[in-house]
Amino acid sequence: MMKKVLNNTISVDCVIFGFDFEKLNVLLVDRVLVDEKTGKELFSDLTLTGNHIFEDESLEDAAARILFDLTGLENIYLKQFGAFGDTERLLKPNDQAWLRASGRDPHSRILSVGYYSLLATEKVTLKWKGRNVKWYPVAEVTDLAFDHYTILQSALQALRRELLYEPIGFELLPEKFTLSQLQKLYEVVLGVELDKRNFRKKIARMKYLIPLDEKQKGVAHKPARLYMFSREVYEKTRKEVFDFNI
Amino acid sequence: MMKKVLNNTISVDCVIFGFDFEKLNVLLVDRVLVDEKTGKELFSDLTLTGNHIFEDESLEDAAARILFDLTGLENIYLKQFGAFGDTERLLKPNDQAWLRASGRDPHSRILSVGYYSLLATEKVTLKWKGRNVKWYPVAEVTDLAFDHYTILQSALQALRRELLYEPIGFELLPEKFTLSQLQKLYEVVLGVELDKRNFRKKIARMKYLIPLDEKQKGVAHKPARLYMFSREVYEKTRKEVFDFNI
DNA sequence: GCAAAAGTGTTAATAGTACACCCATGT
DNA sequence: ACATGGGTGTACTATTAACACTTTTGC
Repeated sequence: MMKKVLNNTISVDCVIFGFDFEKLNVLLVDRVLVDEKTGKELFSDLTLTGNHIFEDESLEDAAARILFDLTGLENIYLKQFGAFGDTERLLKPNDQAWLRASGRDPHSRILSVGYYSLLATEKVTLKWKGRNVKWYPVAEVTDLAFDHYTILQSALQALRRELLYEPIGFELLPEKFTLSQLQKLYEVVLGVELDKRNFRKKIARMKYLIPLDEKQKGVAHKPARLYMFSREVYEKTRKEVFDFNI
Repeated sequence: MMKKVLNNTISVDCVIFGFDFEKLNVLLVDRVLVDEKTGKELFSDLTLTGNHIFEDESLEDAAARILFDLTGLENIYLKQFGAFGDTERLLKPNDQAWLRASGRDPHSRILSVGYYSLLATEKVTLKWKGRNVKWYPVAEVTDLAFDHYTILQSALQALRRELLYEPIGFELLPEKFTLSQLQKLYEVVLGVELDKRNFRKKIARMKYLIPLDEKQKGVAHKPARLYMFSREVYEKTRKEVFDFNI
């Protein structure tokens, strides 16, 4: 087997979104820099999950690898949403100290390609590899290392837009879900309130949202019917041309 | 003044779209490789316009620079639409020969960030710099050097989507334009036919499309009224939340 | 006067919006 | 029995889709 060589100017950052039926979360890594000599903690902050690419690896493969390393999941929805290469993106003092401490040239220019991925938080059990990785509510994230806050906002914007026009919400839900869960997802991600009856009227038009003969269990209220999304039906019934807004 | 240093692993490719009231065009460069010794032409093909970035230059600045070098135009609409880093993107025989002939390592990995830009072809006078740059109808482009055909298709897809949901069509037209020109633009880029009356009814709802007291001149038919797009009115009147399609 | 594109209105079907009450379950 | 979220219908308005003829100009 050939030795894997990391490309040192190209990296991939993954914005891993998770939905827990209440809010949108993002997987972040707690980065702690400890002084070599004194053993004291110099700072601690949060970063997106990312890594340099291997020389023989495509960008998408790198993103899938990062995702797999953190979650153990494969075949997860992944979407490239931008490339980030500002000249000052690694120049904040903490980041410079971090690069130096990990033996990298703090003046090197690194371009990062952003991918976001979507999954139901319940799919993931977090207990990984010394690296302290946790879900954080997107709404509560205020700043991140490097330019990762910018990247996160850019991912959010791309996700919102995608959600408005493509059937990707299901990627954030388990296979079987209730209409209220789906509605909540739209409300949380888009930041709007939707009318229950109008939402369901809209759903009723979509042949690819299939009602199952199955109900929620163990809830302290009338159990909701479960639905699933059929990509096959969707592909077959999607209209060829769309309306446009000038 | 500091000497400019090119980054040799990151490049920017510009997909420069132009509209001539009839079809969508793209600026391409005729690449000719001549045998050093014999002076014979080894091959000739087409590439997108692109270049490596300077070390002290942002991606967007690099794209704007490429655009300026080719067209002499500034403040042109520019949109990043993707990063292209497949491991085999430079491995076609012509491309390998080209890299070797221009003294570059044919095995090096280069990541290219794609930007597309929009302008009315009439804005540009082409007569440039030894490099043979010309407009080609997008519909007639069948293949390009490197992975540029893939990049072009990806740009087209991004443009179509943007055109469906944002008011960017005006970037492809002169400041003053007729409704038929605008309609043709939508038809050509989206590949659809639109009904004239319904199109105009829709236009009438958009306050930011401003009818001028001015008409076309020198046309052999009833001259059309000219319109312009007001970004200020658009920004003020755009609705906060949108409808969504699941 | 003729060719060429501009400009204009009605009807029917579909989709969007606003809004309030009863139902099934667990505790 | 009560708290909790599930589930349903109607009236009004706005938007879409289909469709054909007259007007103004240059030649």
